[in-house]
Amino acid sequence: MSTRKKILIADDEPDILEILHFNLQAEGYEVHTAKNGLQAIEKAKIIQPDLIILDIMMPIKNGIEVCNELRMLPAFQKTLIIFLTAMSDDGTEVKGLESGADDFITKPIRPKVLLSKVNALFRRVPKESSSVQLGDLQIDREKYNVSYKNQDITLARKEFELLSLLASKPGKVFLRNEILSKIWGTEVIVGDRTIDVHIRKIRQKLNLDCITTVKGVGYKFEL
Amino acid sequence: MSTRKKILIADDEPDILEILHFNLQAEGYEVHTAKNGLQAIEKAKIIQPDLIILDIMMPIKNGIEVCNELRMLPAFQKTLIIFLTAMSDDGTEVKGLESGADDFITKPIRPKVLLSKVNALFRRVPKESSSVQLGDLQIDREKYNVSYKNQDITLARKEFELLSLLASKPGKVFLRNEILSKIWGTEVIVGDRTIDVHIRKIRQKLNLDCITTVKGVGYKFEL
DNA sequence: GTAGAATATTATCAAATTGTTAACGCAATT
DNA sequence: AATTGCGTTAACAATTTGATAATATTCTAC
Repeated sequence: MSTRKKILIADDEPDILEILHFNLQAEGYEVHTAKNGLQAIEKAKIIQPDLIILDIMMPIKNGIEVCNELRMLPAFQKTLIIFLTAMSDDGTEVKGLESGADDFITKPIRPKVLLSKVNALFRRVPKESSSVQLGDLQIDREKYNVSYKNQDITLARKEFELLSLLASKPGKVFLRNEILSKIWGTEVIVGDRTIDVHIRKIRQKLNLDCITTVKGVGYKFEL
Repeated sequence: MSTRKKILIADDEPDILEILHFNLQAEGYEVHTAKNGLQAIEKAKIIQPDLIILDIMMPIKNGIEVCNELRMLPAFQKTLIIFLTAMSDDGTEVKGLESGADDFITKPIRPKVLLSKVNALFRRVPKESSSVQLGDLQIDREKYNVSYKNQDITLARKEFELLSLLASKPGKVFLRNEILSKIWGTEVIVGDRTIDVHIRKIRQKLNLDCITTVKGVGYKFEL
């Protein structure tokens, strides 16, 4: 349901890059890397990571510069930033935190500590408004509503859940069994026709050809 | 506009307590202290601080125990917690972060670093303003009153809390469970009808169509 | 092209959910 | 002691929903 968190690591030492990459990836994050400050900024703009880990001492642009520059942009106002540094010098650390960093890790890096800090940071961040935009169709799980071309459409609960499920992976075919277990659970037993009826109601209300039947298999959401 | 943030510091060393107290107070925070784990828990319940700074090594109850115990309570789910420790031992640090701490500071404490971290943490937390303007409707959490088109409306406490909760995230659907745990707490058990009745009273008093029922899910505030 | 299977459609009904009103206990206030 | 207001619940009404049966239609394999 929730896309993986994206992390961008910027450090000029390949070893560190690799270690962090490995550990964070193993933890389930989508990891990207950059080997200097400039590249970090460029990649950040493309990837739009949830967290950026910046080495302070880097060629071309140092971590603090990168941080300051990114914080200027509205898109990075809320992005989490962690600094890495070899120095255990007060001044640098303070400067880093004041430039809008969320945490600070001193080298040598202990992977477990890093992971814990990363996890702790994400725990704090209010989770994204699970809203999905698909063309003119918008599905907002939090607000529990669906709108097409900014026109609200009222769906009953099961209808909403079903559409929400199908739309969570556009193009993917959901088997009838899959749908049953995800929406009705494994305990409840309902007939196959029930799904059809709900599908029909959704199609009717949306008045939009976006749910395709895959005969003998299931349904998928498209366009 | 914004009440001062409350910080509770727990440490058994009076010197540290004093230094932190002085520094944080100078920074504009309302500081409280406790000299052991048990006292920390008691004071925390009364004061409801925004941030708790816990020494790990404390008599009676250590910092991690305190943290775990507080995190059990719904009121402290979101409270920020920072650990202090003399050890630079990986294991402890990880255990601390995993028990739900938000940061970690190793002794000897460098006041500037501490202040920066504290400020950084608060910067992350979405500040809830005490007064909300929504169209012609105004909700003032501090004064505990609601007005529509500058006309005061008298709501009973539960009614106010309920409206205030719903209005805190306009559009978001609050599940009945969510409402129960946030307004009545997890201990108290009240029937489902109770929510309805309060909703009705609010609707009646506001005489404004702003609370939408999402059947089978909950309620949401809109417009 | 046709039989058989799978899905679509429609109407119906029971169950689940919420709305409404009145009444009760309790605490604070007069 | 009497009054008032609040929070809760009970009881019942009103509404919505979800499941099914029955029937029609479409698709697929042969």
